[in-house]
Amino acid sequence: MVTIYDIAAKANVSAMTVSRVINNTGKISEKTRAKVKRVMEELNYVPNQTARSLVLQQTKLLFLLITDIMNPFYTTLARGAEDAAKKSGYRLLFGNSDENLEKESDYITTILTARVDGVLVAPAGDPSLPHLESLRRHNVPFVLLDREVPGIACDIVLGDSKDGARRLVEHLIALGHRSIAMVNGSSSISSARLRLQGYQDGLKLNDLPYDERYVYETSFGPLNDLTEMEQWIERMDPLPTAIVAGNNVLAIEVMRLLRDRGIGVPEHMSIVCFDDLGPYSEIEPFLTVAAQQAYQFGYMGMQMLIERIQERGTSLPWKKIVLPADLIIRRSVKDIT
Amino acid sequence: MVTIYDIAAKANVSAMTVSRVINNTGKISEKTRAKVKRVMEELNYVPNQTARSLVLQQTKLLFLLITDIMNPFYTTLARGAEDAAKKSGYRLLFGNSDENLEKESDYITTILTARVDGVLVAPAGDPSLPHLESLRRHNVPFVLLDREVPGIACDIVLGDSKDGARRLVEHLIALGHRSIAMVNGSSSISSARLRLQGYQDGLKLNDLPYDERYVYETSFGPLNDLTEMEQWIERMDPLPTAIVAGNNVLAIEVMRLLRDRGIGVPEHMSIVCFDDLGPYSEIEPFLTVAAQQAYQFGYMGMQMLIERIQERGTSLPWKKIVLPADLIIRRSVKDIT
DNA sequence: TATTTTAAGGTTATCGATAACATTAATCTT
DNA sequence: AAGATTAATGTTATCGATAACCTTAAAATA
Repeated sequence: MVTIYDIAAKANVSAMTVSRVINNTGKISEKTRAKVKRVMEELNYVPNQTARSLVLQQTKLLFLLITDIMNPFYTTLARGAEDAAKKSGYRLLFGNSDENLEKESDYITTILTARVDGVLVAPAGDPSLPHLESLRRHNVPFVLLDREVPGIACDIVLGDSKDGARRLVEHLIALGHRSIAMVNGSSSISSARLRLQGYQDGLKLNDLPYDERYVYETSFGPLNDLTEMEQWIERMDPLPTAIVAGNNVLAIEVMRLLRDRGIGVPEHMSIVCFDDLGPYSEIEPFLTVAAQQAYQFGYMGMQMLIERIQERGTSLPWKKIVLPADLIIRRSVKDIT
Repeated sequence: MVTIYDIAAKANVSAMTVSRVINNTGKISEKTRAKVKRVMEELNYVPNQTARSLVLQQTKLLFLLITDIMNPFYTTLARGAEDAAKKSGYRLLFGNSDENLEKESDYITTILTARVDGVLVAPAGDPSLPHLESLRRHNVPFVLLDREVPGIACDIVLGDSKDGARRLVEHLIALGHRSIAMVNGSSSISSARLRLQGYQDGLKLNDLPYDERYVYETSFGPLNDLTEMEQWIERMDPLPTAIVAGNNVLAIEVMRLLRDRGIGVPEHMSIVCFDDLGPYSEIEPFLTVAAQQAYQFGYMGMQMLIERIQERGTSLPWKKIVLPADLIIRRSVKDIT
């Protein structure tokens, strides 16, 4: 590998002069600048970021930890984060925890050893607290995405989960539904709790009873075992006329399960959910959803993170951004008024 | 930040002893080992990968450069790559070129300065050649994914594009279609060229004429201007009864365009394409596709890359893996026999 | 007992870049 | 013209970890 010293030797200057040319610092005569640049081109010199990071004590690397790389909500979010990072000259590392605390823990280790300058985290849930405390202890700035974690104060970008869920429920009610069930992510995740509350609020505001047998709690993430969900569906007697899914992945899984058992959507069962499906929703505009502004989650979160990094030392108050969800009505709900 | 020296001082040993404890090398008495470990825990020590990389001349970082992070083909591929990387103790950086040579070039710079140990690249196309030459010149091992680039010899994982396209066409023909058009990615991309050939082969094998007015070439990537595609559709007179799309993104865009103009799919136009749609194909099993083994692309590519890195110096012959595509028949094609 | 061997640890140099300080020679000031 | 300033460049120390070599005391061997 060509180093700054190789350049220096060939150009008959000191390494420091080469460094100055590279970084455009100090005073360098036009002649030497040109000479050094020529030699750099000749030898195909590329600076060693590793060495730089060591002395500068910053890597210009940021990290985005998401919980499901197959979920269009997160890939769209990643796009936003990437764009914002690039704009400020940072590079971005991605990690994918699969809603799994152990994988998340591995990534936290990676983050700490790689000495990234900051992290954007969609935490797996409340038990992520020690991971965040670890980041805090090691002075790594971070911004939370989509989920709050009780016990830690920090910058955060949230969706208005309660309101979104309530609107989904009221949409169903407006179309005549009176028996509405819910599949949700783990109650150790703040957004799942709020979506449940929104669901309950929606029922209460319309004088409908809340029956916990009509609520099933599982994981937001890729599900490997659907037998429990199947049993839940069997247990509901009578079947509801509609189901609210806590996110897009759950909606897809429930729908598949229902169809496998001959229960058509939307003919025999209506389904709505949180989060849109990215480009797929264009090919068959099917699911009625409370779409979150995924790109904005990433973009604004990244902006907050970078601001936090740059204002290091000064103590800005923690910021909290709450983005509303848009109700997009398509055809997964049957009008039974 | 706590360093190895802080640990050494507090434990009354030398830095080297601490290093030995961390890496389990050399001979250390149980007593000192325990003492050092205790101090490391007390001070929350985390090794500095930056310093390590500098002296070891390796970062244990790999890079995956894809061309469209919103495309389920690539996110699935990324999952495979991630799993394989993790298995061998490597961390993975992602980049997203958006089928854009300039963005690709930026990522190549990032890759070189970050001194990653190896790269998995889905190149933007034939003009990516200088980028690959740059990697080669700097001795960065790489494996190509999905697309060949004339002029460079290297390890590569490909799909059987020609065969897949031919089978899509013959499927259409079997269902009575005689007038079949094609939207394709740029002819500067090897897989686009092969898909076009497969399309032509399919026609020829069935004694159907090839008419280049029925072929439209654009980009595989996110399209921002659809007017040209619109004009192409208008120009075709009479309209074909079916369209083969070079990939899933194109299929979605064409379908939207057709539907906007009142041409229903599959009632008035049949559509098939390369690459499946990930989870979405489960919610509305609609598009008939030649599904590529996306996960395997990533997994096997990563394995090849890691092998290449580990056998550095020895000169293994270049390997080429060709994965077949699976024809998945759904309901986007109308039977008109 | 004298000599090797080994276990357990320490010292020093190094990776590639940059910050801080030092050195020249030329230019400016009064 | 003598000292002060400045432009242009060089020297040395440093970031945190590890490789390669060195030291010492105890254990093993002849």
